[in-house]
Amino acid sequence: MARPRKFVESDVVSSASEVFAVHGLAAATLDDLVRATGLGKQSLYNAFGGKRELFLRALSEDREEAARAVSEALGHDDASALEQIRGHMLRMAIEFSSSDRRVSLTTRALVESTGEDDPLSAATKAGIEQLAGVYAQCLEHARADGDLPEDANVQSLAVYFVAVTRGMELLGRAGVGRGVLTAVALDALRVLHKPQS
Amino acid sequence: MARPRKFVESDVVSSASEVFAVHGLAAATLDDLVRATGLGKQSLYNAFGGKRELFLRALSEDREEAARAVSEALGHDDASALEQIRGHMLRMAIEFSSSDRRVSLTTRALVESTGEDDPLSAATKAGIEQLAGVYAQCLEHARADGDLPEDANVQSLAVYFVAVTRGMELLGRAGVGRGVLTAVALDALRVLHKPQS
DNA sequence: CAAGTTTTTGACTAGATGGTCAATAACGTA
DNA sequence: TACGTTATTGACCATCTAGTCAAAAACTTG
Repeated sequence: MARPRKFVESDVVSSASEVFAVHGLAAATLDDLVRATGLGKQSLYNAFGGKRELFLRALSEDREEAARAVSEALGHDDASALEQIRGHMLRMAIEFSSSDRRVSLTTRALVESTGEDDPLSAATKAGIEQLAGVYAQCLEHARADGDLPEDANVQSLAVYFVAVTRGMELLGRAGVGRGVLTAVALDALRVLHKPQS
Repeated sequence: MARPRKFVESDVVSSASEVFAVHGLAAATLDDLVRATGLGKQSLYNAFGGKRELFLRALSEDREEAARAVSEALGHDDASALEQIRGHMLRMAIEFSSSDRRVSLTTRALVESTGEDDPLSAATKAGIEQLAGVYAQCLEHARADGDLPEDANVQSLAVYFVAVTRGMELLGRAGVGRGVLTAVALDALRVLHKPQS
């Protein structure tokens, strides 16, 4: 009944994500997006609405995927919750010490949002809460297993892990190497050690 | 012998810092800078050279000041090194939960630097090392006082604290409140607890 | 007070940017 | 095969950008 699209939306979004992750929202030009996605300007506008909207779309997809990945990594049952989170942190150390110029869209949005009422702000806040939720769930398991100190506050610990990983991302970006980042991750995990009695 | 300047360089730099902290490097326009500093465009160019150069200048001043502030806070002798760092982290929690839109220039540079060879990259790396150095010194004291676990690695712990504070900054920006941020800071400090024997 | 030097001022420019328009192409359906 | 609908294309535009130029202003010193 009408001319069909030549592109798959999710492919376009993921190409755009790449551009945004490397350049950021402000510094990415429409031309970069056009080149990366292969679409014409107008097609981009028809399908998404504009640069910001496209970013928002990429952000939410990115955030969804990140949460799913973490959740999956933390949800396997072949190891204790404590071991899961340990493995996760070490994986993050490696991922963040890769030398590409990518910065997660959540971090980009955080830094580039212009105000409390900016849609970016809401999206990032939601992203952080989502991520913290995943951590909290895992930590809850660990607590149930008796692997956490009695006085541990699962909620704030979850946020703590979000903070540490964000910090590690920044450090990785700054050129801190894998060895140091791994040591940092291990340090961060000490928080979970039960005081030996 | 020649027409004197109407401005004080350090004032201009600090006005510019404010602009950059709020908008970022890419998003800050020359016009913003002109308005904030009160100088004409050409005067800015005469004195500093351009937007990037001005940012670089602001960055190094900001970094110097941050390091000095932390160093000072951690250097007082009326409390143990461990108590100092505890106080410092709690102060950070409060600072980062303030609702202004500022982001430290170091973080901005980190995120906006375009490549390994970008001068911004070198500056941020130096900044992080400087900060880590300050933490390391304090932790060394704590170790000497016997307040740290035997197996504590002062170097990586120092970097760990840089990571945590950067992460807290991002979280604060995302709207995480003072209470939660304080809890995160306290969690972060658990790393320093000696296993009770 | 005049010369010399540097700052300031404000008009100017070349290029890039996000975004739009109108014509055309491609498909399903009747 | 003709029609209606939607996608694509590429030219177009107003605006904003960082950065420049040349003339005027302000100060010190001789």
